[in-house]
Amino acid sequence: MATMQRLQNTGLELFYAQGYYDTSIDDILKKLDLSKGAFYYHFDSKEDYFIQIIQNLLARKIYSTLIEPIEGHDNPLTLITKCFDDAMETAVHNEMDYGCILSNFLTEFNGKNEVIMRHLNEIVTVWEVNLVTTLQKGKFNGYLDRHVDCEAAATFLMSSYFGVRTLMTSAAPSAKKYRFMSQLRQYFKSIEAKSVNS
Amino acid sequence: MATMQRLQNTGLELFYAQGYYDTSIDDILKKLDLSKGAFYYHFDSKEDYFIQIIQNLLARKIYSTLIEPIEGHDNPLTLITKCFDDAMETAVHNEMDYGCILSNFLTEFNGKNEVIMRHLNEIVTVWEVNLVTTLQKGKFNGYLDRHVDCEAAATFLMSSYFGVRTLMTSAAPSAKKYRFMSQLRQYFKSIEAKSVNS
DNA sequence: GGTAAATCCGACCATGTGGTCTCTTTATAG
DNA sequence: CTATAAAGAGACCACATGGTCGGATTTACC
Repeated sequence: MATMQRLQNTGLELFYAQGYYDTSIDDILKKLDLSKGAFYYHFDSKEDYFIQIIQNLLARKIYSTLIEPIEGHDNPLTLITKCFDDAMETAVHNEMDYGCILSNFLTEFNGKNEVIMRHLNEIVTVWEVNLVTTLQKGKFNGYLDRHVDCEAAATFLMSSYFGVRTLMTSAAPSAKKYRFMSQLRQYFKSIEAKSVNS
Repeated sequence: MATMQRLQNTGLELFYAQGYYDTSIDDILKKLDLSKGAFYYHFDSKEDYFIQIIQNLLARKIYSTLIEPIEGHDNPLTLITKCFDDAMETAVHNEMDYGCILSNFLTEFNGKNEVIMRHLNEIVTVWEVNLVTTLQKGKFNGYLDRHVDCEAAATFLMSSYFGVRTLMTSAAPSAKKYRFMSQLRQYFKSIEAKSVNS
């Protein structure tokens, strides 16, 4: 694999596990057995490096795990349930889970680096727009109750997912997942379309 | 005010705003016009310093904003609604809001400092226990539906609160708050006791 | 007033950081 | 084979960090 790819992959891995500010370039280079020269040949600075990682790896990762799985014409509530379940199941089985990578970076850079924050917020916006659209389509197709505020539901869903991934890192991730999913279903039941054949 | 108190207060302030690892002791000392000698007279190390801040300030802060307000014999759903609303309203009006302080520190120290994580998780547990107890009491008093899983509801509530506070830091905190609260009420409506006088 | 303890000062140290620069190696093309 | 550019090595720099230490200053108490 090309050096540049290896640098980005290892960078994302370490930044996720240890945080951006607590991971030195030397850490990454040591792990890959590379030198400063190799790094600064491919990237202008640590910040430039991270921004490329965001665009090349993080954005795709979020897309493939949280956005693409909820696309389709089926019941959005079913799709979202399965999507969250899968994402959390992956986390449960990952002994090196440090929470939602996007949420973690949002927390770390908030108020510290506006440039990076803009790139991260862009990903958040894409997710939000897709969620809202999917929910609206679901409403149009008769899966959701007519009175549902789709923007509000999207915010609620994103919030709860970010939060539960943080909570899961503390203790008993499997139990946390189970409890979360049960209440997510409860919430979904309250916004789904009321049965017409009464 | 005593030097030790000033150090702790300013420390919490800066650690919250900039993060623990990105705030140097010199930053804090400069702001207070103190010297290294003063600092290391009162504290053994940066870590010891932070642990004392957790126990003396952070724990009380969480207690007074998230735990104490939901104590009482009224409808717990009403109390929690008001508690979250108040906490988020404070955040909205604070131009220097960086999300839920507890959630932020959990994210920052996860996988990096086990000692500090234990102290933080202790606070999380206290919050959780109080929430569960309050919900169970509410169920006993006929405010919640008999079938509600109180542990699950508590996890769901903590998750969503952590998450929305993270989301609020990105953009449009007021709108996020409004949307979140509307769906929280929706969720609460689905777990409240069904009307008896049918 | 004197003494001792509490409090604080600030120079200093070892270490680690992001980043630069010169030089060497390796591939590519004619 | 050779000229040329891409790719990488690693010594080096300026600076920041957590922490130490001997000394100065203030406070409390007899």
